[in-house]
Amino acid sequence: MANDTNVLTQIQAALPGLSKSDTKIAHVVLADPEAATHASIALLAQQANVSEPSVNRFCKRLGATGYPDFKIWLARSLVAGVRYISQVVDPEDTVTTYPGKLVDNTVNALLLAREQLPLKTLEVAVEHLDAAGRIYFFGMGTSAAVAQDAEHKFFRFQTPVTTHTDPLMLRMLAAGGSQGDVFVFISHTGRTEAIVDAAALASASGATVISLTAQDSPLAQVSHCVIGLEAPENTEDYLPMTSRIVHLVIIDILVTGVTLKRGEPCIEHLARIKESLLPTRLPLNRKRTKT
Amino acid sequence: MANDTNVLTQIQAALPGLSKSDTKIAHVVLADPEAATHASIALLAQQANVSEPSVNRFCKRLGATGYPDFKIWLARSLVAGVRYISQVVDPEDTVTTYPGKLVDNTVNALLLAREQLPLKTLEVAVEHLDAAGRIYFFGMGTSAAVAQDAEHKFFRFQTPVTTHTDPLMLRMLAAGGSQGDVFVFISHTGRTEAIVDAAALASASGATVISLTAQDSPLAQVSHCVIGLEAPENTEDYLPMTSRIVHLVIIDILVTGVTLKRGEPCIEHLARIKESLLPTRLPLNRKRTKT
DNA sequence: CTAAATATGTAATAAAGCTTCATATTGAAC
DNA sequence: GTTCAATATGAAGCTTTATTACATATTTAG
Repeated sequence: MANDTNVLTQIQAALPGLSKSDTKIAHVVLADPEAATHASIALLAQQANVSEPSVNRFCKRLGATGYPDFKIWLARSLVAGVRYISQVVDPEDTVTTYPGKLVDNTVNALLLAREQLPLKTLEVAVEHLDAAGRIYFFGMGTSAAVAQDAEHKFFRFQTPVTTHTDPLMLRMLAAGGSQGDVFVFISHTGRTEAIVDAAALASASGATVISLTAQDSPLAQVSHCVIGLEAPENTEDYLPMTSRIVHLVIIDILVTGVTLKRGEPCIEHLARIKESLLPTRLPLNRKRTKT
Repeated sequence: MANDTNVLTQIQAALPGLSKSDTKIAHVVLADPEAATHASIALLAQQANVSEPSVNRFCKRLGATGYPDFKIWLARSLVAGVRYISQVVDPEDTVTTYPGKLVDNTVNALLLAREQLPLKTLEVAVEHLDAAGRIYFFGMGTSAAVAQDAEHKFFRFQTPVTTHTDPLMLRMLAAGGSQGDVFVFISHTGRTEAIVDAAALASASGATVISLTAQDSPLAQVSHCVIGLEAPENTEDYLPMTSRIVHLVIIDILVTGVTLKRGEPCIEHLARIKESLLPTRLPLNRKRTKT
């Protein structure tokens, strides 16, 4: 079976074009995938009111070599209790249910992102960042925190780096960009006007423009290097976004990429920085005296 | 089989006390768990140079009902190619390997956190935050970005909320705290002196102190409500931390908790806020004219 | 309405996994 | 060291499970 796609998603996608028996089987599996992984072919056939060979054929049609193989793939779609299909938090949820759902959704977003990591683009971005004389991060709203995190990480390299959220500051800096400057714009939608305007300005100024945003968005169109991920949109208004988590991991990837590129000296430098923080720390479990 | 623990971890933990045959089987499974999920009991027995019943007994000893059941549990430990065991990025890694590793590690951290979510504590924290007259978030270094994210999310409620990183500001605000104030301290280690001092001050002032930090850390000891998660430490200096991601998801949980608690009017309020952002957005795929 | 194609079920076959029992190995007491 | 008990391992037969081959039913196109 193709190992790049999730079985549950695959079944759901195939559902419309399925035959009568296959539809019945699909429904039983989707209704309780967990149970299906433990059922024998006979039991599943019975639950779906079809014959055993029908179940077998169903599995093969999905790309598995047979029923046991299908069960293995199915099991892999159920991560330690995590449903691979996005779960919506609703008003009926209690403290025992919604925290798990939120974690699940985040994990799902990451797994989805993992499958479509634009490695080539990441490599190019790392090259630009490594060669940069100066790095600017921009993000507004939720992405402001991501930009701040990025600054905090890149600050550890010797390259000057700053973060901004003020649109005017942003325009001025972008307009004054020059070769060797790298502007990184972070925007989930890629449609925040101030960000898109600034990116266009920066691009025109001769600087390199990297963006973490939605593929084919207006921001993507004015960027030299687009790290575009199709994060599942959260339709519910009151559901926090998972995309910023994905963006943060992308930042991790970029930081790691630059670190690996620079090699040993860079790692030593990072170790020194880490050491510099030690005096700000209390020993573990020390009882405090002063208040 | 106990569904709360990962099979690979479980095998690794049991390894020392295993018999000769069981050790051989364990090694074969750990060497390539992926392959093991597809192997028949006969093949696995052959690869480990043991008999088939030995494999069967091995599975049962681990809590499975038999070999097929074991394979299912094993498959669930391998999330869409993600190894459930933390992977260290090393200098030999290339762009084709390290991004996946970083995502995997993040996913693993989240799955680990999911298993040990302190639901009761989260519920209490949500109650405090819901009832708060004023909310303060504090975080330094990497946690500053988490605090900022938290502010951005909680800002959407009607409760006044601020974030600070300045230690002096922090002390002053903490000392001046009063009943109804909720201070949320975010610190991976729980040993940043400035944060611990401030938390102690805030606690003494009559305010409620919630902390997102390591269990049993100095910070935890001076907090009323400790959301403590044992995030796997990243030993490598140049590896970005996964704990901040877990903290962000905890923030999501708290935000969602408060939202659910407040019910319909709150959701309406959030929808209004979301609407207010629309004019800042460009339509999708619009070609830009001005630069 | 008929014929080909497709889908489904029945029954036989093959494969995989499990149990029982015999043998070997280990460990503790003497 | 030797003996005995406890535990571990393997061989063979047995049971369960899955697959294949074939027959029957259903659909679809002409």
